[in-house]
Amino acid sequence: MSIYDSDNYEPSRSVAYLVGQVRTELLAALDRELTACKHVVDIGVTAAQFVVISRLASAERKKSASDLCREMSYDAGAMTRMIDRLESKGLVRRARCPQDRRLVYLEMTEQGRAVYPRLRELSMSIQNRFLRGFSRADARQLESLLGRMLENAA
Amino acid sequence: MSIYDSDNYEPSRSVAYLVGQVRTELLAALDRELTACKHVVDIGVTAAQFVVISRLASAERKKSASDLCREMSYDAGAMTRMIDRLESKGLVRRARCPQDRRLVYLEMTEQGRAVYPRLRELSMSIQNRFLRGFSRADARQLESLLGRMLENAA
DNA sequence: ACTCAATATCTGCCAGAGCAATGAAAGCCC
DNA sequence: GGGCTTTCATTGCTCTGGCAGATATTGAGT
Repeated sequence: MSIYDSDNYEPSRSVAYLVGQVRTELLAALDRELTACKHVVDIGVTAAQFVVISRLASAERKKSASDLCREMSYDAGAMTRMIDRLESKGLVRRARCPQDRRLVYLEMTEQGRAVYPRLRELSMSIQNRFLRGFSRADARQLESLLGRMLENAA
Repeated sequence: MSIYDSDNYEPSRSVAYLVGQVRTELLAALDRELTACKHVVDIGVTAAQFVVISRLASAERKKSASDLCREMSYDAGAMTRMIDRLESKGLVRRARCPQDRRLVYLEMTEQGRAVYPRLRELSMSIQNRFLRGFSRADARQLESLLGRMLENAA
């Protein structure tokens, strides 16, 4: 049973379009907050950079660049340049693995660890704002539906 | 009542992260299909370009560049360059408005009109694939929840 | 007519992402 | 050890998107 058919399908009202819009608004809101927050503005972390940082911060073990790429299905080339930016901002360090010299382990710097909790709070409060009026059941339902879409992607 | 709080919030499992992933997978799937489709590959339309084209194709009246930007909350600078690419591919035409010479009306070319139905079918079938196993109620629920998030953004 | 504000487009700059090709390193098989 | 494949990271190319600044045009007020 298909959800959309040729007669009723309107691209600009589809789930895909909505997902894109929500993502854009979330990123924009996060970037606005990040530049507004005086304690962080001098570092200049962006929303995309926060995603990578949060992955590193909440990791149990050391992660290599390719680990991160796999987890996030993120392009390796994009990752290299992302790390360049994070490293130049002093938030992350590259550490070549001696056992396997192909690998680049990523470590958070002191500065990175110091700034992360604030970033986490910020992103949390933004999501709570976007979920205003949602019951917990609504939120879980949304997470579940999105999760099912992701499974269908693979 | 907040959905997330400091104790249970894990950025990489949040609604925002899921939305980002779903969007990425949808775009990747569409781009894969677009390059695979032999009838379209010589034109080389991308997913982002399709979004603009579909807006134009299903428009009732003439639309200017800024109309499109407002509808989609899309950056004006990005739009200029997007139109450059669409125009160079012969899918869209710029037509300066004589009454208000600031405006650039956008018109689809014959080629653009010819290729659009196929693009629409493609994007529809991809979404149906991502929504496999969804009841219509599920799909409407998802649209509704995403719509509520968008309202909270504004 | 003149000034001023608002609007639309365009341009330059930067961050971001995917893809393809390269090079370095490791693992494997003979 | 010598090939062969695989895995990683990097780089170049392109498309994408936000922001700020520049320019052109319009319209409103005086």
